[in-house]
Amino acid sequence: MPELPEVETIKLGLSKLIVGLEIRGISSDNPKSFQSSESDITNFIIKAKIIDIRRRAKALLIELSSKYTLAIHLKMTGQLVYIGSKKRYGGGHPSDSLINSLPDKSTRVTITFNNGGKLFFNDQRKFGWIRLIPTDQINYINFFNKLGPEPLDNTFTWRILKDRLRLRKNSTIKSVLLDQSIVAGIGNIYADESLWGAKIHPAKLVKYLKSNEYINLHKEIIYVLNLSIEKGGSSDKNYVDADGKKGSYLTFSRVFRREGQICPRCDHLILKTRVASRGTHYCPYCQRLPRKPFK
DNA sequence: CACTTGACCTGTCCGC
DNA sequence: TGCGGACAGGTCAAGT
Repeated sequence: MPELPEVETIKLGLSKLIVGLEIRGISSDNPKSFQSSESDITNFIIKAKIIDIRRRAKALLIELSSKYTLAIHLKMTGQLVYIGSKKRYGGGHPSDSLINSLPDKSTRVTITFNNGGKLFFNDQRKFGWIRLIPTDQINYINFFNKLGPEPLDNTFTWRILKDRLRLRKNSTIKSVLLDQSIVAGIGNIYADESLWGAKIHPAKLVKYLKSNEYINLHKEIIYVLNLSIEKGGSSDKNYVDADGKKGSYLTFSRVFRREGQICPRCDHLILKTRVASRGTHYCPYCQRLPRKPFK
């Protein structure tokens, strides 16, 4: 679900809303969403202040003054929505209905703050999780210890992208872009979008990529991720930001969810197929395979 | 070891 | 309307 731009958007929103607040309580109705011992909650969560909000790959990190961090992964349908103590009224805001209806049956975890505000972790499919981790150990635990580089770091060059991708040179470029240990943060939407931008067929094997294709793909990944952050991310169905608002990137997408529509570059029809067991959108004319697929 | 597929869940949409 | 199946933005374990 939420990919890098969506988690980054939530990070930016929550930074303005909850940094500096003190946690008063945390509750969960589903152990897979969040589970912790009473003593850990008492010692490291209650009365801890939020001192920073960060992002690593598609995970959000809420750093506490207790030297612990709440690490959150939204997976496919997770939402993190903050609601202040003052009720909205008057209507007209696109997210009013959501905000006034929380908590609802998808609410898995609720965190309450000293100002009366609440942070709701909603997750229809229950794939997401919140874990309490000592801040200095985050990089050593499962999930975080395998992640590849952040594509929006200024140290992320096209040569690094090439070296990372070539660790899986017999795989299709799309499946490798989705592999979080190769490059962190890219998911199904931005894989399709950046491959279209770089004119690379999603099923092309990494070993057939040319240098200029790495250069173009590198440029497109950064362009697409930044554009989406600017648009507040992509809202297909579930995603909303920390204020409960949807993102608008999908109104700008070139291929994602645009099967049957005209390619904005060449006037051919966009197709949808399966690559790496994922729905995959591309233009068959300007994203061609280097040779006929055999078998 | 490299790579692919199923499982984890709930909800929605589409064809019959 | 109802029912079955496919599908949905992610990741991991287990399979080939």
